[in-house]
Amino acid sequence: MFALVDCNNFYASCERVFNPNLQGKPIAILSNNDGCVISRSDEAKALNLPMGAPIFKWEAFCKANNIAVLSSNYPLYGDMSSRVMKILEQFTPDVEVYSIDEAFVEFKGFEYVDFNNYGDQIRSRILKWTGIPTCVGIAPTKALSKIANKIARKFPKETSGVYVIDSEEKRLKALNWIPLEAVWGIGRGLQKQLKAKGCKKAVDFVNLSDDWVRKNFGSTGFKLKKELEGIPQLELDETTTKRAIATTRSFDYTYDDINYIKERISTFASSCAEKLRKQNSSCYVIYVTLSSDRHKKGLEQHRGSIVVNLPYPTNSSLVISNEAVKVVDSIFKKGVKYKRAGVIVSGLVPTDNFQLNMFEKEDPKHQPLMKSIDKLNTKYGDYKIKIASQDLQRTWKMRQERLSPRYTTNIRDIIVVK
DNA sequence: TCTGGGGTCCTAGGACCC
DNA sequence: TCTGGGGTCCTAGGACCC
Repeated sequence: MFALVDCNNFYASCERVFNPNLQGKPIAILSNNDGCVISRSDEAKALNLPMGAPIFKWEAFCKANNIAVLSSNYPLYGDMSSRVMKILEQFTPDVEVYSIDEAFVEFKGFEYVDFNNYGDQIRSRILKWTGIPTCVGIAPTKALSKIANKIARKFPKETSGVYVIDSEEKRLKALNWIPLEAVWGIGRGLQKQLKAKGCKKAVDFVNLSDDWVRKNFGSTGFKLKKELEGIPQLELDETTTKRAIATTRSFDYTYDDINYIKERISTFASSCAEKLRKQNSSCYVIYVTLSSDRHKKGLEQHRGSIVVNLPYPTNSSLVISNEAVKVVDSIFKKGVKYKRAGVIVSGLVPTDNFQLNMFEKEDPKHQPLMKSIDKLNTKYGDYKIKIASQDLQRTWKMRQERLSPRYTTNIRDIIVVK
């Protein structure tokens, strides 16, 4: 059996743990740059504050309804997340961290366990030790455990936050209940085609013929169908090293100055390099993107990107930054006002075990240099050491006007108990 | 003025091999 | 009239997820 353990309104719940004034109150958490709403408490949902609402359009609404609006505090959420995951590992060794607020777990050799009871224990331990409320869905496949979780979330009174699909009857009941668009793996594209075929609920999708599904939705759609039939197709994936790493940002304003763009690309590239070093990977491929403001209809729109293939894998900030900045000239269009830029690295290989190139290799001084930079930045914080193509004056201009303290990761922000 | 960011997997088609 | 057949690997882009 698989379980999907999902934290309820995770970001909003994290804020509540350390600020009891927020209990029972509507809360909205904003995206980077205080852009749009990305997490809401149940109370805020009840007020119909939509997901993704740009806050500048909803400011008055929030004020009128007394909604607490906060900047996102990723150091806090990341730390709370790892606490939750560690607790899960006490219940089974097989844990797949699927996102910051949810995990799949597999129960191998748990034939004699009462899953309802076990789910209860998981929920109450996480709640007691971290203060984060969760829901648990348990079923024979990952896709079904997702649905079981949705049922637990939707019917808190009847389920007490735990729902187990352990019979054919319950499976069919669940498939008859869940609307197509709420099924994991059915997005806008598939939904449109399925609606055209007259499907409304998950059960209608499962009743289509195998051949049709495979032909039209490929192997992914076919696997999903089998999963919903109760035949497992997806394994637990416990790998934690990423296959791609990205740093992309919207700017505070639009910019048509190429030097400004180059500075940003250099900074994003070093950020990617740092993330690479953290997971002990190097990359073969760098992808650089620029785009204008898609919300400004009157202005000239441009989205451009370039892929850089490297002769040898690296995680040196110097190499990645240089290569990324070099291609900005060929993407950049004069006169376009740019609003977003990004660097994505892929083709990742383990740093201590990669194929050497016969003719080219990295400057051997880079590795020890990077190690020193990382050490200094960890010790003194705030990116004290940068590379010269970055703006040395600039700290980090991301707008975070309503940030809560980093209660669990910064000693200065620790809560004082009287 | 202000509209997020970071991932995974699959597939078609091109380039190449014998 | 008729112009082989069978493969592998890579990549961009799409669809999906949170």
